[in-house]
Amino acid sequence: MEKRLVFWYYFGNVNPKLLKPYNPKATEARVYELWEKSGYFDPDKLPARHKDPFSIVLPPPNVTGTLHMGHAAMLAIEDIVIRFERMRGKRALWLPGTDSAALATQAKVEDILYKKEKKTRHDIGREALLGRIEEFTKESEATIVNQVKRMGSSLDWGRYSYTMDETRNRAVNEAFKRMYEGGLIYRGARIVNWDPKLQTNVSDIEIEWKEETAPFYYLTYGPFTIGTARPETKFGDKYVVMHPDDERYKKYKHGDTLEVEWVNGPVTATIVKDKVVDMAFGTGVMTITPWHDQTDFDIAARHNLDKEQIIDQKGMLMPIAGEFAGVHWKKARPAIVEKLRAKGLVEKVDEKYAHRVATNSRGGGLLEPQVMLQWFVDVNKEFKLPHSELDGFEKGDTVTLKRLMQGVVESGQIEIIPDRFKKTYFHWIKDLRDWCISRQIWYGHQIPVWYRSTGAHDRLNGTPSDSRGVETHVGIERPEGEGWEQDPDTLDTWFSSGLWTFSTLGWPDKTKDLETFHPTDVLETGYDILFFWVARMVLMSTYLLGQIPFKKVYLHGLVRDGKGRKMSKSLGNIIDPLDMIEKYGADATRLSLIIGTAPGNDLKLSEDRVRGYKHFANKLWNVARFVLSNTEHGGFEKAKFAKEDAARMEEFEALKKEVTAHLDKYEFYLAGDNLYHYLWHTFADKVIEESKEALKGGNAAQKRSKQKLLHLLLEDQLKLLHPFIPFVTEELWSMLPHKKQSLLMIEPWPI
RNA sequence: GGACGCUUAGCUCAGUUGGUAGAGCAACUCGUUUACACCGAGUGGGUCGCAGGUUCAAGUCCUGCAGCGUCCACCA
Repeated sequence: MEKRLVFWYYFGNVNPKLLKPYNPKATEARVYELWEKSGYFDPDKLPARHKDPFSIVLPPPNVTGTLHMGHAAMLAIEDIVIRFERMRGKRALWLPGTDSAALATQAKVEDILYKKEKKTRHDIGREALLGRIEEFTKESEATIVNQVKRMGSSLDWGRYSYTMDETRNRAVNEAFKRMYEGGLIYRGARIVNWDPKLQTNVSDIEIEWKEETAPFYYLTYGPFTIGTARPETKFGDKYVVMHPDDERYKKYKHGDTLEVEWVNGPVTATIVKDKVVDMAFGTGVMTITPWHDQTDFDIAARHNLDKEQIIDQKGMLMPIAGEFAGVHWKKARPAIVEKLRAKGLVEKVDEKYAHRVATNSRGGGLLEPQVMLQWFVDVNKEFKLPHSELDGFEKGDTVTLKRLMQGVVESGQIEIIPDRFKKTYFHWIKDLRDWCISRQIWYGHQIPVWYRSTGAHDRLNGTPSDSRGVETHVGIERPEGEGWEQDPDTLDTWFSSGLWTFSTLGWPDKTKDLETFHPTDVLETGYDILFFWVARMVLMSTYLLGQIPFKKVYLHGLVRDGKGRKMSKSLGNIIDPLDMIEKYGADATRLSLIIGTAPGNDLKLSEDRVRGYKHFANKLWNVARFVLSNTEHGGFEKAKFAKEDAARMEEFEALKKEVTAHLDKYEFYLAGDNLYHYLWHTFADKVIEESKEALKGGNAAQKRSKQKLLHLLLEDQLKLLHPFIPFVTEELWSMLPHKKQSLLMIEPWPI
């Protein structure tokens, strides 16, 4: 109480809020509302000085998710860029949205359905499930949107998009249609990564390989010994493959046949010579299972061999397995090995064979390769570029999607930060295979293709094995006439994500937004989705628009816990950004994710870090209290600087330049670090300390010089710090004795 | 098997074009005489992973090695 009175005595008319430590909780919501009401998040409502457009599209968080530290880092970085550019006089647009995350969302709703009602999606049907999902996403949407706001994100909510809304749906259908008509989307029976658990296939990059130790069996196959880790797939093996140059098997000629005794009796084996066989591995001989293995499938394709399905889509063995038919392969394996052993066909078993198995990284189980009729984007097919604003490509040039993806990064039209990821990007594209875009889940953009039977056509596991006898129509609307059925499959969620920079701006309509804000200036995202997303955006945009989707790609690292581990529920090491905001404020949370983090490097975050930056926000608060209490009566505006004060101004000019240069180069960590140290160790420790004597009285000219210095330095520091810590700076700005009523967020950048 | 990254104070990391080793947190000592104890002044603590090389000068550039991590790859 006594202390309070002393404060009052010394600080006269200074805002009473300043007399207590900075309180983020009492400030942030109010300030955010002020910003939203101002309308300045919308580039169309910015004052006239804001001319050149600048745009970032927010990587859409999962609509059913909650904010995690990865999001928080992304929001902090993007908001820094946007606020910086806005203050610099750009018409800055940061466009928000959420993603349906089709597979994850459907799995979540199915899980709830099963837990609550013991029902599966097949029990309630497609329509009902979609209804439930829509309900669920609607409920969740507000949560994630509010959490994004709490970080202080200056997003233009009036332009909010959802990947499954009407406009985006139209864009997806249009993109599919154009790519189909351009010959870049095709349907084909190919080997895909089937997830028996989720009953859908996933694309190659969604595979997560896991190390596993399993027995490896050496089996007698006629005169040969073959090795396998999967004896349950071997029933149909009737091709035995070896390298053409292998001396050991010189006497066997390509195409020779021989009778061998096999699991369920004798089979006729055919010799195949193929260079893909590694002579040094095992015995240099293998039998193949084209239906369930990519390598084997390729061999079979090269030599035009039969392919037979051994395992069905639920993981059960097919009739070809004889007595084992209808049994799950996992259960059947020991029995099959036992039978082989009884027949004397097991030569030896290596119990500790280390190999990798494919699992679905999207929460599924073991993947079983299957041959299925699916939709693909052809990345190697040559076509004539329909339009081009791309460096090094002219309209009408013969190109492939792959070459487009490579070209725009090679030419430097798209810059990747940090630079080293260029290599990763090129390396991935070099061996890129066609992108399988159809999924057998229900939630998502249903493929805009219609089929009608024109007579007999064979079916393969419930899906037509080829398009013979089937009439196909590509389009959004059901075509005229009887018997048309839409393809039940949906598109890979990354297909719609690939359109994100322009679907959010209204494409395929020729909107003003699209014209103004595309290509966007920078795409900021985690390096873990460079292939999933960044590369696909380049593919879509270059083909459909003839434009790059963004000029720069800034890749941030993954946020890990204090020990460098991935944050996960099971480890219980999650640091929740909302907890941090609650305890230390959004500004502190932002700084903790910026300072000391170079692009592309993982960040180890601990609560101590966040607490440290809360102290910084408070330091600024106290500095402002001192400056305001000593300058509140004005009268120093026209003062001449004393020599040492002029030197301080020069020193500060250098800082401004340095900070601006760092921001220009996307070195946020360095810009933030410079500002942090200047405020604390130069402004507070030196400038303020040195001013105390003069402020006490004595020489009036000296005093006014100090007052002017303190005033100017504080004001400009608030501006420079605003992109980093917008809440506390905006709050302090409102306490400055201004003539004009304006928000700090649109003050001109002081350089 | 290939590629990339990391290795600097107890912990987390900066160190931008090579020029006498830095910050935050933690620890310890002292300080509450009026911006701030969410503070100030100070102390301790590093042969910059290892071994070579280039240079007047290397944490920084080059070569090799090791450990850790990540990504990619059709070894049955």
